[in-house]
Amino acid sequence: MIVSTKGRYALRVMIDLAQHMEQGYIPLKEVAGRQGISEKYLEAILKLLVENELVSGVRGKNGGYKLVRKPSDITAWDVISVTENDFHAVACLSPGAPLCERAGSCATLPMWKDLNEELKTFFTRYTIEGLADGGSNPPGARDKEDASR
Amino acid sequence: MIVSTKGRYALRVMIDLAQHMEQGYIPLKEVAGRQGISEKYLEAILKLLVENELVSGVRGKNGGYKLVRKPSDITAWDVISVTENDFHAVACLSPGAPLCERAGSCATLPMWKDLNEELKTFFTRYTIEGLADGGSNPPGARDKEDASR
DNA sequence: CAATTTCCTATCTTGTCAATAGGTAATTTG
DNA sequence: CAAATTACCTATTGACAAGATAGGAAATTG
Repeated sequence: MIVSTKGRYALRVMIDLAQHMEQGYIPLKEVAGRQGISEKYLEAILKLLVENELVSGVRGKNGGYKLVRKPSDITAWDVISVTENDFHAVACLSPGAPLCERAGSCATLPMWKDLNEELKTFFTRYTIEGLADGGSNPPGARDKEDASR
Repeated sequence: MIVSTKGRYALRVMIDLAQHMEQGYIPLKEVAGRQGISEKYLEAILKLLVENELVSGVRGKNGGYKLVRKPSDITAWDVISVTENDFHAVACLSPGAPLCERAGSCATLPMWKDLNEELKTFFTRYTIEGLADGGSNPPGARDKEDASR
């Protein structure tokens, strides 16, 4: 599997929060109920999102979670890159990479670098807003509200 | 990691075999030596490639492995899709998928389907021949031998 | 104070990756 | 035929992450 359940859930949570923004802080319980996700597992995911400042949480009555930025300012890449553990094409391209001595003559390295780029641009094309609208905001990105006519 | 060591090694082996085609059957030992890969581990990978009819192997003296098709007829996708265990965007899109009842209203499903397609076309753009030439055969595909000036 | 709700730490199971080990079967060569 | 070569086959190990689950501590509200 390329994108794990964790990443998938995280995206769904972000979309859910976007779709209920007007309600202020939304308790985890609600989101978990709507999305049919284990509350305890969601906790761990929300923790990640909080640490990475995608959502903020407040405790106590009337507490819950809320998006920090506007849904149109959050891309799928923002979410995926935070929740997926090591989302790079190959080990050689990981942050703390041990620096492969074959790199100079590696026939496949350019391809992997390319893949890395392609994945990033792919997910950057999708915003939480676009996803929340049930619509696809990808390539076309047309059929916005009043797209003239 | 998106593509595991197994898939990376498999690609390098295919490229190595392509670069030494004229020598007929090439023993695993040679490839492992050149590529600096554990012989025993390579065995397991070659087994996969043989089972999926990308290479053929014969035993005994002068035996070894050989590509079944021409390097220009083998894409990186052929190799990756055989060696990577579950190379699909998300679990819902796996072959034996348990059929998600949320599929109808899933806000992210179209994106995942898109990703699946994009990955397939990405890797299909690269052939073993192109990779073996040290060259990038991807998008541009220019700077071939006599690209005229 | 009591209820709510996020935060924190720990545990468990399952599966895959990456690698290693030892032996069996086929083929060629002396 | 015997011996060397080389692919095939089965099993095991250690490390690690995913996917959960559990119990309690800390903050906030009424």
